[in-house]
Amino acid sequence: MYRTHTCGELRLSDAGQTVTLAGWVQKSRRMGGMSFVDIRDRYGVTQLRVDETTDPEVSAAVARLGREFVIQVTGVVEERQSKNPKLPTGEIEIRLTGLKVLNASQTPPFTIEDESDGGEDIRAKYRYLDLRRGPLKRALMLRHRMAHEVRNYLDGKGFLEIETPFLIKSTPEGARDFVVPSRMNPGEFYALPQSPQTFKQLLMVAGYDRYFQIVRCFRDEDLRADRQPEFTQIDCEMSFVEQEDVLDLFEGMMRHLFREVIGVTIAPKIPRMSWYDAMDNYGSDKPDIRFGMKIHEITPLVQGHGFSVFDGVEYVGAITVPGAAGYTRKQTDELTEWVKRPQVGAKGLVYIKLNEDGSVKSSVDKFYAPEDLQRIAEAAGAQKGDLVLVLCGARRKAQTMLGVLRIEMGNRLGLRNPHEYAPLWVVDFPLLEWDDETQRFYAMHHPFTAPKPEHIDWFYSNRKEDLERVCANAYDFVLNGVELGGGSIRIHEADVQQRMFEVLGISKEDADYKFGFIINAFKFGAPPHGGLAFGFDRVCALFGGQETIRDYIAFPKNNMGRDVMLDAPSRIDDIQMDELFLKSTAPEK
RNA sequence: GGUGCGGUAGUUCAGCUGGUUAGAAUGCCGGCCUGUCACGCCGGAGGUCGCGAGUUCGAGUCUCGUCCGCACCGCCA
Repeated sequence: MYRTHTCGELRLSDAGQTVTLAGWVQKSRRMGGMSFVDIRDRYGVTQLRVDETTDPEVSAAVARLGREFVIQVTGVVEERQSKNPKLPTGEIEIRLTGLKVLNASQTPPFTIEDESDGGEDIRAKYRYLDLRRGPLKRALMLRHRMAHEVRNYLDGKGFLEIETPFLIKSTPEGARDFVVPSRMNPGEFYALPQSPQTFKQLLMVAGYDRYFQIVRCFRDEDLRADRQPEFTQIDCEMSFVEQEDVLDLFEGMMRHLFREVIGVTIAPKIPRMSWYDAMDNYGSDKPDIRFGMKIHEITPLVQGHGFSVFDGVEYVGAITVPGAAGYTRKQTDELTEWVKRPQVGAKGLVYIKLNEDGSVKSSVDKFYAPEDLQRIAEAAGAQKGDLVLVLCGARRKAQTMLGVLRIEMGNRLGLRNPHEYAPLWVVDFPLLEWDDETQRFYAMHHPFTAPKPEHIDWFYSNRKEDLERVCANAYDFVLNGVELGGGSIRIHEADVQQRMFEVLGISKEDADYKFGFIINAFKFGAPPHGGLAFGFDRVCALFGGQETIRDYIAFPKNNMGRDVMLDAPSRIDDIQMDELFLKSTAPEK
């Protein structure tokens, strides 16, 4: 037996016991004839003590230990003379009587501590060492807890966890597919799933009316702090449900997760907001509703005063920054530069200051009388002491820019407390999105999303304006300005699905080639169904108070989609190439 | 595809308008230290300044290219 206890469990009540522990050397401290060693495993840290005068051999062995040596120690649990309140085991120490080195270790390239001295690069290369650190350990433990509670909750609601294949068919609508060559079918390729979307719908056709899966998904797109090429979804689908049924059930799941995983109680009813309201009031389809500062349209108030920038534009909108009327010229100039950055893309910024003394000062005083400015500012919800920021442009574009500015001002004013949780359902998405460049409609969610029944006539119309106003029973779960999940009621009738492909400009032949299996399935008694999927990594990160998902994935990829520990992707040898009937095109490395 | 920031000791960083021997902290090695837990004290070793060109009497520093990392835009049905 390697150990009688872990390094995190011994307490004062265990004093007097002889125990054996195994773990890694965190650190050793020599005080003349007496030495201390901290031994660590995933459960915690325990202090070991040895005295040269009473145990000279063990003391000599301790002196030869280096950081991260794997050791097995035996000794007696004793109360410490000077306790360490920072450690759960801080009231005791082990007086060593025996020590065995199970394995030596090189000095690690960075310190294995909560506040490591290592940069991201070196820690990624030695990920197995980074994973020994507390923050990563806690992140993975939170992830485990989350997965466990997801299963608990959904199992309790009668859901079945069913696995779906990873080697599937490429259907390049939307994200780029990762592709896998087939040796036995020369020249042909599998694709890795972007999500199990079609499979879960087929499971509904098969009658498994409550399905879920915590499943890996793959998208060959550029990465971000919150985007990995392989990521995990909580993927769910239900039959014989309407939108409300789905929202209720998964609102319950999120409430359960909040309570069980991080002990947070969220509002008894998660608010709903239509996509149109989200765009008009927050300039985003994933609004952060922890703070106000809503967008107000002021187009009619500002036009017709000879200010050509506003007169020649579709939309003028404003947000009110509370208590910021005292901003200096330097500060407003800086904000103007900020919105002109390519990431925001505004041409300029107009401001109105409602000073405490009742006076009004703006960057467009030339064109507007003080009463006009007063009226405009009030329409934007401003009071004395507030600063009104105005942007203009095409309607949605200007709203989006105001939305970005709103988030920035929220950050600057400290209104985005990471320990406050404001969940939200965004509902009533448009079904379709027109793309000017390719002159065709794209599915805003995906091509299996059903149009709202009351909009079905528009859906069958051939007029662009009609199709643009078709709404879907689609919904996103948004938390603190982050999209954590989304889903929809699906199409379950073959002819509606055919019509969808037609609207999307996918020919009947193409649709049959790519999606024939699901169109066929719908001919054999497909029940009404719908579902949703949550970004599991993002849920974990947000619950852990982080913006980057990387720490919540044991072995993540870097910015370029590389695993720097494995150095993957890599070339394969010629034999493998030949078997796959591929020619090497990669440059020599 | 694009923008920004970064790359100097094992590690994290400093290094001014170009200037003679490139520093600090930490880690590492040696010594001292019997209640430390960010231990302390003394000493020591440790550098292809990412790589390649260029400008210059002289480049860690300036210019161009390139590679790598991070963040963001595009992209992510």
